[in-house]
Amino acid sequence: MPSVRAIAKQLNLSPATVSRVLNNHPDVEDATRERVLTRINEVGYVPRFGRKLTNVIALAYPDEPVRNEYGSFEPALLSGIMRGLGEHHFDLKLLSIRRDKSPDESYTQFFMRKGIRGVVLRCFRHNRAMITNIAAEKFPSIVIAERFEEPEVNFLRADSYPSSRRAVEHLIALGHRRIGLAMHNVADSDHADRRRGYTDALAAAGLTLDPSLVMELPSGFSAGEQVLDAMLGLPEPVTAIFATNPMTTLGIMRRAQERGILVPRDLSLVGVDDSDVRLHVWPRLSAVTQDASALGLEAAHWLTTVIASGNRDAACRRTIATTFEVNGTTAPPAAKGGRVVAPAMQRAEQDTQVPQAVEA
Amino acid sequence: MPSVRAIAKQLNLSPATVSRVLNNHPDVEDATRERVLTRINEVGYVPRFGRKLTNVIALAYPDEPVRNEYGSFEPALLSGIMRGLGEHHFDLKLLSIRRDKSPDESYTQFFMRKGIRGVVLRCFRHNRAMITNIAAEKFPSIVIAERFEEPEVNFLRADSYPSSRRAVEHLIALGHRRIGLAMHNVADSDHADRRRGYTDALAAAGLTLDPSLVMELPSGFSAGEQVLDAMLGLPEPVTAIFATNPMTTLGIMRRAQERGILVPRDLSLVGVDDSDVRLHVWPRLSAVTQDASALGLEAAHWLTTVIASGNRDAACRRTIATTFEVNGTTAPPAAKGGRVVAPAMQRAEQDTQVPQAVEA
DNA sequence: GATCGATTATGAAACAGTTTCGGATGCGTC
DNA sequence: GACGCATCCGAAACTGTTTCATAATCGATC
Repeated sequence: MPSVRAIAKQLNLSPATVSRVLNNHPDVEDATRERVLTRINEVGYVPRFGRKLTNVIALAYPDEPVRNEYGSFEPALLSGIMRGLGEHHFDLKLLSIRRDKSPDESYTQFFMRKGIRGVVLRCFRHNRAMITNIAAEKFPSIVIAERFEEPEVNFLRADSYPSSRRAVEHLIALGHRRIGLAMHNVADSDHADRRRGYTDALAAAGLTLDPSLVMELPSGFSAGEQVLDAMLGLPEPVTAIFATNPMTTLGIMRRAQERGILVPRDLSLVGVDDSDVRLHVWPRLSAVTQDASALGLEAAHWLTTVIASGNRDAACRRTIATTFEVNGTTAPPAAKGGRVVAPAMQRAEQDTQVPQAVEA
Repeated sequence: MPSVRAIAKQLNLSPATVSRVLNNHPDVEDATRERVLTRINEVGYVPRFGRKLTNVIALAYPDEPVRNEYGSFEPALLSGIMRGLGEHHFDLKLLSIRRDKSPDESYTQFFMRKGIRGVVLRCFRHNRAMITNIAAEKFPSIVIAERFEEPEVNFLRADSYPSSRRAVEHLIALGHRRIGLAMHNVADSDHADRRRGYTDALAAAGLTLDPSLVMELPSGFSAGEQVLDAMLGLPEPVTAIFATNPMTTLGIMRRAQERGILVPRDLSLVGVDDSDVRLHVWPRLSAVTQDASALGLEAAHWLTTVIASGNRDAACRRTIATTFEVNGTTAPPAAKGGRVVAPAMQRAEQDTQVPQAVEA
C-alpha cells in the first residue's frame, strides 16, 4: 500500500513534490517528475481519500462523450456499466480525455489526478494509439467493442463475424445474387468482421465478389440515404443490402420509403442494431444485434473485480456472441416484372412472422 | 470554510465523530448525529480532498440511470451536461439514488458521502417528493424538465405549451376536426402543458372536446401501437393524432405503416422529439421539439456557476422555448372516398417540403 | 445481587493527500 | 558585485478517514 509519503521517502523527496507531480503542477524539474512517475508505476500507487481507497472508475471518451450520432449504443452501454458497478460499490465518472488531459502529463497521471482507479475506454478509429499507450502504462483499463493484437490491451467485444456471415448466407439462401455491402469508411475491427462475414459467405456460395457493390462511407444517417441511391442506380442494381452500421441502416430504410421502394418486396435489407431500434421501425428490421448493455455490464464487472482483488496482471480478451435475427426486411428477390399483391396488403402480411433468433 | 475539525470543535466533539456522521457509520448516537447534521447544514460544509475543493457534480437518477426506454432524451441531456461542465472544470458522476442511498441518511449526507458539490436531478412521476426534500435540505441542486411550485426547488424546463397549442392549431387549420390526444397516464408538468395546449387550441377554435378522443397510457413504444388501433377503431375515427411522448409517437407511426395506413394521407400525426429522431423516419415527423442537450448544458452551467461563486441563495426557475416544426406527417384530412394519386408517388412528393421551424 | 461479557459511543492518534510559505539556488542585468 | 527574478523543493499546516483504546451501558449468568 504505497502512499505519497512512502514514495517520497524512497526517492529522498518530500510528499509535497510527489503530490505536485501527481497533480501536474508546473514547478517541478523534469528529471524529478520522471523519477516520481516511474516509481509510481513500479509500485502501483492508488489514490486514496483520507485513509480510505477511492472507489471510482471512469468511462472515458477520446473527445465529446455520449454523442448523439452514436445512436443507441451509448445509452445502452452506460446503463450496463452502471449495473455492473453495483457489486463492488464503485462509482462512475464521465471523462473527456481531449478536453481535460494536459498534453504534458501521462495517461496514468491524468487518471490519478481525476481520482479514478480504472477506466472503461471507448475506441474509435482515431484513438487506437491512445489506447495502446494507456495499456502500455499498465493503468487498469478495458476497451469496449474493439479488438487489439497487443497483448497488454484488455478488451471486451462482440464478435460480429458469425452473425454477419449468417446474415449474408440468409440473403443468398433467399435467392439474392447481387448483394450490396455498406461499410464504414474507416474500419474498426467490428466493421472488418462484418466485411469478412460478407466476403466469406459469398465465397462459400461460389459467388464472385463484385467490388462495385461495396460502398465505404462515413458512418451516419445521411450516408445511408446515399447508399440506397447509389446501389439502386447501378447498371445492374442490387436486390439486397447488408449495412454494417446502425445509423446507416436507418438512413437506408428511410430513403427507401421516401422513394417508394418497398422493403422487402423490392429490396431486402439487413442491418445492425445495438438495442431495440430494429423493432421500432416498419417492417421490423432483420439485423445483426449486439447487446451493448451486456458489454457494459461485463466490462464494468471485470474492471471493478480486478481493481478490488489487486491483481495487476489480470487480462481480459473476451468476445461475446452476437445474434442474427430474421424479421421483416428480408424476402426473396422480386420476380422480374410482377407485382402480385397490392402494396398495403402485402406489407401487412410480411411483418406478421415471429422473429426467429439465430444464435451466432 | 468550515472543516470537519472546525465543526467538531464547535460541537465539542472529535473530528472522528463528525467524519463518522458524514460517512453514515452506524455507531454514533442518534442525538449526536442529529446535532452534527444540523450544524453541517447551517454552516454549509463542503467536502474537500486534502486541501483542495472537490469539483464534482452528479447527475442523479431515482432508480436505474439512463434507461433505454427514455429514448434519445438521456444521451442528449448527458452530452449537454458534459459541455456545460467545461467552463468551471467540474467533473460528472452518475448516481442511482435508490441503489446507493441508505434509507437512514439524509440526501445531503448521501451526496457529501459521494464527494459531490451539487446535483442535477431527473424527475419522474414517482420522485417529486424526493426532489422537494432534497431542495428543502438546501443541497445545491437543479431539476431537469419539470416544473415545481415550491420556491426552493430550482428547475430548468422547456415550455411545451405554446408549441403544443400551435401544433394542434396547425391540425385544425388543415381542416381536422376529430383530433386524438395520446397522453402519458401519469402526468408530469410537461405532459400537462401539452394537454393544455390541446384543449386550449380546441376551445379557441370553438371545437368541443370529446373525451373519447383522449387516451391515457403508460409511456413507451407499445402504447403507441395501442393508441393507433383504438383511435381508428372508434365509431367515428380520428383524422389526426397529437402524441405527447416521443416513444409513443414512434409506436403510432410504426403501427400505421404496419396496417397500411398512409401518413399523412389517411392520418395526420404530430409527435414530440427530444433530438433528431423526427428526421430519421419517413415521412419526416411534424413535431414539437425540445432541445434536451441545451437543457443539460444550461443546467450544468448554472449549477457549477452557483457552486463556484459560493452563492447559496441563487434560484433558477427558467423555462426555455420549444419549437413546433412542420414536416411530412401533417396534411389536410382525406376527402371521403377518393385516393387520387398512387400511394408510392404521393409519398415521394409529400416529403419534399423543407421543414419550417415555427418558434414557440 | 454481583460479576463477567458484549455492545455502544467516543476521542486521541496515526495516517491519507494537498497547499502555503519560505528558503535555496541559479541566471541575467545593471 | 549587487540586485532582481524565476525555478525548484521541503517543512509545516491543514483537510478527511480510520484504527485503537477507553469508558459507559446493558444483559445474562452464577
